[in-house]
Amino acid sequence: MPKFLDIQQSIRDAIREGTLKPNQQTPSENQLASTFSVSRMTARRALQELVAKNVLFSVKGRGTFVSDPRGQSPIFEFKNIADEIRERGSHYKSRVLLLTSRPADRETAFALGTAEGNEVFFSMIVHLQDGIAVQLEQRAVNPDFAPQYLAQDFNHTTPHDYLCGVAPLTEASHQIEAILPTSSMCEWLKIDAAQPCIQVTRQTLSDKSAVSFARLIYPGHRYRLGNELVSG
Amino acid sequence: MPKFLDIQQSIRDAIREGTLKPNQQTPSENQLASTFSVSRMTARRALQELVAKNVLFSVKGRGTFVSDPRGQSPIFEFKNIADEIRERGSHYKSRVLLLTSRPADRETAFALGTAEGNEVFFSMIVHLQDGIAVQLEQRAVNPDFAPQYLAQDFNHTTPHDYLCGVAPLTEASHQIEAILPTSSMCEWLKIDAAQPCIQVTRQTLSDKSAVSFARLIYPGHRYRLGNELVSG
DNA sequence: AAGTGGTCTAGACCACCAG
DNA sequence: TGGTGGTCTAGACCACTTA
Repeated sequence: MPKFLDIQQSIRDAIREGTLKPNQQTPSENQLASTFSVSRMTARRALQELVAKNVLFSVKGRGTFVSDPRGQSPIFEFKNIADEIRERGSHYKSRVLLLTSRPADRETAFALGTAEGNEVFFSMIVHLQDGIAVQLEQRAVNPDFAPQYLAQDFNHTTPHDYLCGVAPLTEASHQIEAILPTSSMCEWLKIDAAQPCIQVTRQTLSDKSAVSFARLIYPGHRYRLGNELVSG
Repeated sequence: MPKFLDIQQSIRDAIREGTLKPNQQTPSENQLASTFSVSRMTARRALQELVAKNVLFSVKGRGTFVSDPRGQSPIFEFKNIADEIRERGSHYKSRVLLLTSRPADRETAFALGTAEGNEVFFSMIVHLQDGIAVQLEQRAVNPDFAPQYLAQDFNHTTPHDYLCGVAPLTEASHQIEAILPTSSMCEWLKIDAAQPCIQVTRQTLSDKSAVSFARLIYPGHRYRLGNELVSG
């Protein structure tokens, strides 16, 4: 494992544990270089990537500091859908349509950083709000990070929750598109074929390693995504 | 000016001019290093930053290539769309369809915190990337915060930019839905009626006061949502 | 003056992929 | 086998800030 990831991890840990608080200065590049026994360029890279992700910010001549997390758009969820539905005062239920292991197709393999044809875990779950389907979740999971995935009871926990427990989520990338549902989707979501849907594709990473690849389908008129804040 | 910016600029120019086409390979790090008379590390940095911005992508052992720029709009970013398009090396243009004052309908009035029937400013603009419509922007503006709104030339600036100048953006809330375009939308965006679209509704606030209420319509294909991380 | 981040060099070794 | 990107080193000079 690259050295700059070690350094990043130690900084993330310090932030999580409160050793490094917002607006507090991080160790300087030279300090990190000597404590981790690496060159300054390597220590610098560790910091720079965190700056690029807005975890830290740096000021020339002063130092590098921890960003204030307020206003880091919690934009895209990361709460699990069950809690969201319950917070709105509705009744949550799920239906597990599929929970199995199968060979990765090309897209999945790419997203999970494995080879086409390798066995990966796969789940398909419909999430219901007051009995009405509001999300279809199709998810491929890297078995290396969650070997017990298939043994879970996803009527009592969500894949998202379970995965957060076994592999701390450090990063995610999303794609969003508008689609017309396939006939299977219509059946599972109980909608008609002319009803456009939002499809969110989410790749979650834990320290640069791909953990899971999810495709979330929301019937267009049944769900509204996100209320966010921006910092001034 | 730093050397790595020179190199980046030359690559962006090549993409804009078509010398470098999508999926085409860029010069290698060593080639750039020698043609620009810099070290490989510097050439590499120029490429790496463009990779981070998804302008390029690289494959180990093969090379670095130009990304396909189609619809890579980070929907929830607060940069203006013109800059985003230009950053991808594409040509930006806009068409102002409407710029007027009119009475607020009920939804607009509510979003702007005013009364139904009160005059508000309204603009409708199509944003084009390399001549292709990528966003239809319908926006209602609270005249109290931007009395000169109607006098702006939105071929040279964007409403978002102008409004940020007159009323600092402190907060925003979004809603996102999948819709089928109306016949007017089809005409303005030059798409067909079966092509689902993403509709983002954005309300922007400046110090608790509603400044503007925008409806952004993106033709369905594919939009990227920023790469976000969860501190942790 | 001492410390910081920003830029840059001229090497190096590795894993990967092509022909 | 030769080229590629990925990582890393041990230096260097600069502009900037703080004391």
